[in-house]
Amino acid sequence: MSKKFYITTAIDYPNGSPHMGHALEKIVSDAYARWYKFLGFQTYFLTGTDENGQKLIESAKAEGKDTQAYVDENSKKFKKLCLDLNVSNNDFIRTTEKRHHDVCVELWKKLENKGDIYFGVYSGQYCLACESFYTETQAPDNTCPAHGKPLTLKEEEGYFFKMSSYQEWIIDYIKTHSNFIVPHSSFNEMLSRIEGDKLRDLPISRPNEGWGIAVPGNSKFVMYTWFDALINYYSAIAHSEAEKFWPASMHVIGKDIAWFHTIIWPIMLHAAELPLPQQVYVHGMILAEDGKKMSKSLNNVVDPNELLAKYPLDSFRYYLLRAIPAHGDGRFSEKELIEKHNAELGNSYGNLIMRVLKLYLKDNDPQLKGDGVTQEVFFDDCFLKMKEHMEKREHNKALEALWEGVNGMNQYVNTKEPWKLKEDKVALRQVVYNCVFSIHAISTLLSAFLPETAAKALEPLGVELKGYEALIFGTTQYHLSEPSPLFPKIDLPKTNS
RNA sequence: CGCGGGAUGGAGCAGUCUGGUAGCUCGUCGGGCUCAUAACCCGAAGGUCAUAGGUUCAAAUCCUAUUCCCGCAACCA
Repeated sequence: MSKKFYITTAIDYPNGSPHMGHALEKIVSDAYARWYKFLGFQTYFLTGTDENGQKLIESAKAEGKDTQAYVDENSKKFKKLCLDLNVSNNDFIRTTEKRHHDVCVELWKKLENKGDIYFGVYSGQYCLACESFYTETQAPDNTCPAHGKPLTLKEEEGYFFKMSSYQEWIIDYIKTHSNFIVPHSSFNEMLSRIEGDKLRDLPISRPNEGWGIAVPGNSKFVMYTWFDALINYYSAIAHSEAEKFWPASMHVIGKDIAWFHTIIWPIMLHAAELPLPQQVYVHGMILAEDGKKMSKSLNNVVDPNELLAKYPLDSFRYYLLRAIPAHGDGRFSEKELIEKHNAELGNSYGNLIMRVLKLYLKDNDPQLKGDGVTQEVFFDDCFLKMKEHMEKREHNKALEALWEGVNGMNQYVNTKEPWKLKEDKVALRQVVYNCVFSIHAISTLLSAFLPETAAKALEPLGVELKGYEALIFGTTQYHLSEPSPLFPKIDLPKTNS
């Protein structure tokens, strides 16, 4: 029985079109899903949309649409993004599905029976204009931060989740599981936040406006969206073949929702006596080129769909995986994307394939055998390094390690000068076989990150994409054929900045 | 004193935990090669490691203070 790996992305709120953050999260998750599959794990990869929010009613209304129709339409955009990004998700959950509702109700009842959910009164400072509550930290001077109007005390009945009684437990859990929250900066942040403040019980119901998951036994209320949304990771696989994948190995999320995933969600699961996910990996934000957060008001938003229309998918994937720091924020630069495409993908990797194959095919039999050839290039160390980086969730460094291998091969070619070996077929085959093997190895190691490219790169070698263990020096035979450029040059746009 | 991150050659970053010749990519300059997508290889120039103190034989790295930038701040998804 092989080891299991269950990875999830956050589910997206379908009140608009996907943005760069969504694209990053899907691609990063996909790289890990494919990587663990590559390592021989049985993997399951889930993504989806979070569709029960009260705001969706308003958003739909604003566009004059029925809520369901509105949500259907937007959910499709996210599903399409997965396809466009060549993301290998096994499932796509929508929280309006029955399977999700059923499990949420089940879990609610369980917690209610245990006494972890109770009915009570919420009182707080309320802004009539925003129709929402504000905390002391949000509105220290008791005026609405959005409207500047004075807040009024309001009481509202509803259901509460007894988070407060689990504060000690969660602190202890985080402290004793140093890999639960990655990177370390997020670990520190969450720990200091939970240690610094008293945990309050969480209001987990909202008045029922005809949208959402009704509270069992009291249809005047629906579940608070966050409460139901988090459950998706479990509801998607519960009572199915895939249930064996629980608990999740890795939740991939953005900074802004780290609190929900590292504090609230573990407490919910613990209270419900379910095993906890092994890890929450918090990726950084994609900032605009000016280093500020992308926002409509600043007009610095970059649309992933536009980029996909302009650039090859794998160049886009490569850029996000390689140039956006895995453990911090990164700024998006179209110029840098083009540079990476040209320099690292085209010149270093793509050109390596061209120079080796074209040289050999000019005057030699396309059948390339490895018998009698001495191995001079090795990739075990590179593979090990990549593995270590991936375990630390530093995919950018894994790619860096792989590119050290690529650069090393270009050096190898320059040193061996195979173009001078036209007369000496034995010596030529010695060099070229090593080179072709390296292309085979590099492309194989690249397959989790750029699956399309890896497959295409192996075509002119006449071999199929397989796992690392299938790379055997010497006995693997190649049937070479004419290669075509994988990454044709992209011209930098004329300087307009 | 709410929390966290950042400030390193022209640009983008690594190195800071576990002090000990400051590294990578791009760009610039010089050289080599000619197999290749005018690609590849070698070399050079270029840095008071935000600022000011402190600890130490030795600080980008540890401690203290200061400045600037960014993100988060839970019932909002």
